[in-house]
Amino acid sequence: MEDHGAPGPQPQVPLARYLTFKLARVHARLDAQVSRLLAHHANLSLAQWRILSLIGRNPGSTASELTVYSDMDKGLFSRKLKTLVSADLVRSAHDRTDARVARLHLTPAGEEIFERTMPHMLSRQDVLRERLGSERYDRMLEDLEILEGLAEEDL
Amino acid sequence: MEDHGAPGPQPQVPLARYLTFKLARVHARLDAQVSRLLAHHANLSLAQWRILSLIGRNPGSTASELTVYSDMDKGLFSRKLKTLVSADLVRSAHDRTDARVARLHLTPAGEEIFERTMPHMLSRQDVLRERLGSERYDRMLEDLEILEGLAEEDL
DNA sequence: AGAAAAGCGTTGACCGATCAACCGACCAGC
DNA sequence: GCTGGTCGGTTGATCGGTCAACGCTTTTCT
Repeated sequence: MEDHGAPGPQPQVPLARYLTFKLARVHARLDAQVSRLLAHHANLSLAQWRILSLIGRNPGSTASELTVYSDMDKGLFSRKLKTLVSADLVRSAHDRTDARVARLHLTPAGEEIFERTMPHMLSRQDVLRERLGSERYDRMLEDLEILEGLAEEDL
Repeated sequence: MEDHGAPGPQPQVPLARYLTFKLARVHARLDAQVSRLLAHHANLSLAQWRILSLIGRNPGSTASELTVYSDMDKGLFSRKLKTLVSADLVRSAHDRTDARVARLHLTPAGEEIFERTMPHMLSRQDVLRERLGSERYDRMLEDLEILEGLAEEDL
């Protein structure tokens, strides 16, 4: 399967030995996987689902609270939120004491999707943890934590 | 700094405990880091640099060989390649025995940038490996390998 | 009170990435 | 030789993600 007679490129250090390359690749694969999952169980993109679940878990929060907490760009949040509101999954109500902020809640339809999809999403995490092994899983979280710190620097 | 009196959201399981979430976040940070690095030492995006370096390491290859090897989308490759050609960093020459394929080489200007940026890019990898610890680094590559396999499945 | 600064959310612009459609060129079968 | 299928590469459409600019509101400071 890997053996095509052609004189394909075989550089010194395979790309897959570079952590950043591998990480990007795995990220893309995991992203595709969860997108498939969501497309199967609901008609939501991952970004939409993340917002939906954030609101479901933290009803009454404001957009900026959720963007900070979830590390999502506020522009992206705003656009995706709009699609959820117009799909009648989320209700956005003006705060009565601060006209700038909007308090977010799920509609019944939003609740329904939230309740229905959440188990699958959590289950996926559980399966990944189980198949990877909880030691590896936790260790990897630590490693990623360190790596995140290193990523902040300028090298 | 974290203590704003507001009733901020604090769900049961912090998002950062989810491997996929953390992975996506770290990926984004690393991506920003390398983009900064490239912007500083050359005027290239990461996608452009990856193509440049692929050609530099494998002169005379075809686009499809490099896309397969590097797991890059051929559409993206085609577009980015075009920018490199028009910036006169890459030369694309028709193969004499197959009119479909183009053989890719760096121009002198491309070589110059390749030689100048490559050390910084490799050095970054080395620094990451060193700061993370080579055991962690290698272990993480293994973990990512496993995770990549799991990502192929439908859960 | 009035001006300045900061906060919230929307919008526009842009890049990266993926998927599908397509076109021209090659190749295999009849 | 013709036809159908495959391959290489380009292009369009769409989505995710980032950054900057803006408009409006609130807060802070004098």
